[in-house]
Amino acid sequence: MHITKDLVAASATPLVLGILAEGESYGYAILKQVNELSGGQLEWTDGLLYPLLHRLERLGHVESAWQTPESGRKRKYYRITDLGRAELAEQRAQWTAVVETLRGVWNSGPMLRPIAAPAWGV
Amino acid sequence: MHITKDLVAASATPLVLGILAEGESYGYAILKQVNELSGGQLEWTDGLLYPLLHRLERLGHVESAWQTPESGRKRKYYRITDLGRAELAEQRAQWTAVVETLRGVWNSGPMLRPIAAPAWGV
DNA sequence: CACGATACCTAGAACTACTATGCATTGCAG
DNA sequence: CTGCAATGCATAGTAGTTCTAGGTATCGTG
Repeated sequence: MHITKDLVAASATPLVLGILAEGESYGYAILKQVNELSGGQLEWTDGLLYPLLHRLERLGHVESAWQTPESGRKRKYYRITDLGRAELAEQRAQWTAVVETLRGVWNSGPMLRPIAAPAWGV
Repeated sequence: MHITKDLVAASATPLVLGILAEGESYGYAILKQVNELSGGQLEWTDGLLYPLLHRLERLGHVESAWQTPESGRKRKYYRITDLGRAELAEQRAQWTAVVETLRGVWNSGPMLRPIAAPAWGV
C-alpha cells in the first residue's frame, strides 16, 4: 500500500514530535524508526525529514545539539521543547477531531442523510 | 480550533467520497454538510471543493449531471462510481494505517524506545 | 582501499493550492 | 417592486510548498 502524499505530509509533524516526546533522537535514527514502525508504509526520505526538523527548530518546537559518540559519525540530536509539547497536544486534538468526523461519515451515522436525494437522471 | 492545511487536504477526498457513498449530492450542499458536521472545525470554501470535485470526476471517481429543481437554481449533482468506491476503501485503509502508527507513538508503546538516549548536553 | 552504511544538508524545478473574482438566479425584507 | 443576502457554480493566476537530485563526509569491513 502506497500512502498518499497529503496523508504523509499531514502525519509527518505529529509523528516526529511524538517520537521526540519519548526521548532525544537524531535524523537518521528517526528515519529508520518511522520506516520500520509503519511496516514500510510510510516511505520517508531524508530530504523530507531534515527540512522538517529545521522548520520545527525554527518554530521553537525542538532544540538541537551536536554530539560525537566514541565511535561513529557526529550526530545532531533533537529534543522537544515545552512549546513543542503544546504543539503536539494541539495536533493530537486536531487529528482526533478529523478522525471523528471521518468515522461519522464512514459509519453512515443517521445525521448524515443527504440533504436531497432525487432520482438520478431525471 | 483551527485545523492545519495539511490535515484539511488529506481528509478532503475521503470525506467527499464518503458523503457521496451515502447518496448523490451537489457542491453547495456538501459544503454546508462538511462545515456543520465537523462542528465548524473544517472550514471549507467553495474554492476548495469545486476543483476537488472536478478532479474526482476527471479521475472517474464520481459522475455528474445537471438538474433543475421546480424551484431554485440549477444544481450539478454528483454520484460516486464503482472506481470511486474502490478509492474510498483504499483511503480508509491508508487512514487506518497512519492512525495506527500515530497511536503507537502517542501511547508510547514499548517498541518505541529511542535507539539511543544519551545524557543531554554532554 | 573500495564500497556500503551512516549521517547531514540544500538548491531549484516541479507542482499545487488558495485568493480573489466573476457570473447568474432566487427569495425575502422593507 | 427593488435591492440585498443566500444559493450555486466556476477558474485564472499567484504565491507557496514539496520533492528530486545531488553534494559532503566519516566509519567499518572485507
